[in-house]
Formats: sequence, C-alpha cells, structure tokens
Amino acid sequence: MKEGPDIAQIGALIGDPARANMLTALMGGKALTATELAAAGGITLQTASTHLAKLEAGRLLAQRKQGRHRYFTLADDAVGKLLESIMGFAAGRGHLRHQPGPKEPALRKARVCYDHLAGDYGVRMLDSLVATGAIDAVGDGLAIGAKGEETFKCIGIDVADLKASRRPLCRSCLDWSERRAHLAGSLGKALLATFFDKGWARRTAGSRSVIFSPDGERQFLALFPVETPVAA
Amino acid sequence: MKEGPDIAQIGALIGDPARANMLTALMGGKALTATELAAAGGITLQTASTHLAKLEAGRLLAQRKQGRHRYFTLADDAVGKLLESIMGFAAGRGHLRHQPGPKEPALRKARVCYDHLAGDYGVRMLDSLVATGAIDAVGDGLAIGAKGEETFKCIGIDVADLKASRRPLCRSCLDWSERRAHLAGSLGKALLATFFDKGWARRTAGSRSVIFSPDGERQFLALFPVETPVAA
DNA sequence: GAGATGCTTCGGCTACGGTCGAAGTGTGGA
DNA sequence: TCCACACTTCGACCGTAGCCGAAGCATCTC
Repeated sequence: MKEGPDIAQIGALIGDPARANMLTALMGGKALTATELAAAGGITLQTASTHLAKLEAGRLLAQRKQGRHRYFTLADDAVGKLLESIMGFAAGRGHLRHQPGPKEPALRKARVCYDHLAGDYGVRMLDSLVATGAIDAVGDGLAIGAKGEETFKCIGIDVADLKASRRPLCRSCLDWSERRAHLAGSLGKALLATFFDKGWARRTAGSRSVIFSPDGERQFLALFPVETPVAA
Repeated sequence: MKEGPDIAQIGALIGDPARANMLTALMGGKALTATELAAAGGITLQTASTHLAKLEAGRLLAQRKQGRHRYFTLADDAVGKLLESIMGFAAGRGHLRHQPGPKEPALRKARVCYDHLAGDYGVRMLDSLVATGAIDAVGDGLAIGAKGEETFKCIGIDVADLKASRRPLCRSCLDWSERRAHLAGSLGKALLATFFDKGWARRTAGSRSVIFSPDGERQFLALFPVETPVAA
C-alpha cells in the first residue's frame, strides 16, 4: 500500500519529544541558536545538533549563520501552520502535557503563534473584526471586509502594502486552546507587530506567551470589543 | 519549555511506517479488519494488533466489533483532515515514497480522501462549482452559494437535509497532489456517494484511487466543466 | 597568536520500541 | 462438541535511534 506522500517521515521528525520541544519553542517566531534550542529540548548541545541536522534535512527548519552563531527558524509558515494544527488536534484528544503548569493560563490568554497573536485574545480580536465588518468570514475562510482598509489604517497598518506581498493577507488558524479560529496571514503578523511597536504588549523570555501592559490591555480591549461576552 | 499540547505523542503515533501505512489505508474511508490492516502495513497480525491498540489508545482510531471481526476506522473526520494536511505538507517538501509506482497516476487523477473526492477530479469539481456560483469561496473558506441548492438538487442532493446534521456542510481540504483545495464536509461526502450510487465511479480494491466508468467520466466532465483548461 | 565561545563530529553506551513465534481467548459454524 | 477463524497477549530477540563525553572545527575577541 505504498500510496502517496510519506507521512511517516515527518511524523517521526515531530514524534521525538526533544525535537517536538524545539519546534514548539520556535513557534514563538524568534530565531533561536542551537544552544537555546538545546535548553528548550532539555538535552545537551551535541544531541541537539544532531536533531537540528535532521530537522533541517527534513526541511522543517531553516538556518542562518551569523558570526559564530547559527540561528534556526521554522522553514516557513507552512510549518507553523502544520504544528499549530497538530497542537489543536492533540489538545482535542486530551494529549496534554503531564502537568498543566503555572504558565498555562498566560499561554491560553495570549501567545505568539509563529508570527501572529493566538489564544483568548487572538480569537477575541478576530471575532471583533468580523463583527465590525473589517473582515469577512465565510465558512472557515477569511477575507478583508468592506470597512477593512479604513479600520486597519486607524491602527496604523496599510493594507495595500501587505497586498503587494505574495503571502496571503488573511488566513484562519485554528487555535488549540480556544478551539476556534484566530487571524493569521500577513495581516495577523502586522497586527501583532503593531502591538509590540506601540508597547501594548511584549513577549516573554523563554515562552510563547504574550504579556500585555495594563494600559496596552485597556486599549486592546477597547479597540476590539465583543458584543456578547459569552459566545456559544 | 513544557508548553501546550503534546505534539510528540501524535507525531510518534504517525511516525512509525507500519502505522502510517495502516492510517493511509484507512483514509480510503472503508472500515478494515485487523488482518487487512496488517497486510496494508506489511507486518504480521500480532504486530498489527499492538499497533492498533496504540492508535486506539491515542484516539486516532475507533473500532467496532462485529461477529468475530473487529473493524477499524479513523476515529472521526478530524483525523482524516489531519492526515491529509500532513500529506500535503510532506508532498510539498518532497517527502515522497521511494518509487512513484504504477498506481500513482490513477491516484492523482481521482481518489477517496476519507469520505469525499480528491485528486485532479476533486479539484476540478470544486473549481467548476465555484465558477457557476453553486459554491462561494472567500479566502480558503467555502460556503453554499446562491445557485447552490438548485444545482445540487439537480444532481440529487437535498442540501436542507445535510444542513440538519451538525457536521459542516462545506469544508475545504488541501489536496496533496494538486496543491489546491477540493471540497470536503458533508456536501463533499454526499457528492462522492452520489457518483458511486449512479455507477459513474467505483472504488478499487486495496487502494484509495477511484475509477470512473467511460460513461460516468463523460457525465462527470459535462456536469463540472472548466472554462480555462489550464489554470494558474 | 592565544584563548574563549558556538557548534559539529566521533565513538560507544543504553534503552526503548518494533518484530515475530507461540500460546491463549473468544466467536461462529458444522 | 469440535474445529476453524479472528484476534490478543506473552515472551524473547534485535536494531535503531537517542544520548552524552571527548575531541575537532570554526569564528570572534583580545
């Protein structure tokens, strides 16, 4: 029954705990060095090196030499999307980590999903954008809405600029913690970058979670209101 | 860095070649016995049994006892969608099976993707439905279009019936061979079932490929014309 | 050039997981 | 009742892949 692509290869690549931890760490969107990834995987540098070589050979990772450092990132956003979708699947089946841990709530509230905002706040933002007509949602697809260009200009994002790039503007990404969609694509990326630029939020050191400042949080919630606080 | 769901667990489940082959075989949508799956995986019955137990514990598979047989299926269509998305990813990275094999062309032309039609013909069908306004496409999302109910009634499908079920009506599914979307969801399932009912096409024995009869193929192509034979 | 730092390669150890033969359980049919 | 068949469990074997210590490159700093 040798049919189609070889899913076992990439399954095996993701299936090792150390590698999975390193990939998860890279979902933070930042480029990390081999040493940092070794720490993330809970293994020594030598072991990490062989793992990284395998991941690169499998084209899940890309590397960039810079001085004596070697920075690794996910090869492209297809990898990020794949990982997030596997996370969503795993969460739905109860394949959770052994202990939830103290960081869990922060992670569920707001986190980086490769290069855009995910978690409760990510889902809220998309809900609000859809409600105000800035984004149109049909099925599980997203597109810029009638009021979109205007809305995003107020926030400081030029949609026309983003359209120039080949990357899709809007893309839905299934949120593993909320089990609903949040906004990915170049627009999602630009929004998160804007929040960082304005100082509304910042990343945390060794985690994917995003911390809002008190003022930033207020502005964010005001900018993206939700009509019904409890949605079905 | 113990964050979020455990992707390594399901990666490992899919990562074993024997298990991957069994899962691929089940993508055909038919329930298979342990013996059949052992053959699909290229392993003995004992080994298959332990693998199946693991897959079931991981909630990727569901089983149904019937007499002295034990029929296995994918646990639900979320599993099918996950597998197809991994296949798409793997195909995009060149993670193909060692030798393409003689069945490959048939598989690319038309195959079963869990319960709906995929491959060249699956993509063509969706393209045609979108072009005629039976289905609306926004971004990567799909919804029933203005002319939809009428179109599908002609084919013999009552959309209202399908809407009653909780399962999404239209869903896009990334085709690994064509690298473009085809139609999944309950509507996709109903369409494929209709083609089988009308005798236009039939499944093949141990493969996912779908074979059209000469007459069935003619009717199918007439029903789903494409304006520009070569699309970008 | 000498030394520190970041990373890779080598070699050898270990353990886990896949594998199958053989025996055990359960169901159906004669 | 007996046997055939579908499948599971047990036990043992084995290979591979992960792991780390030590040594080897490469690059930067002084």
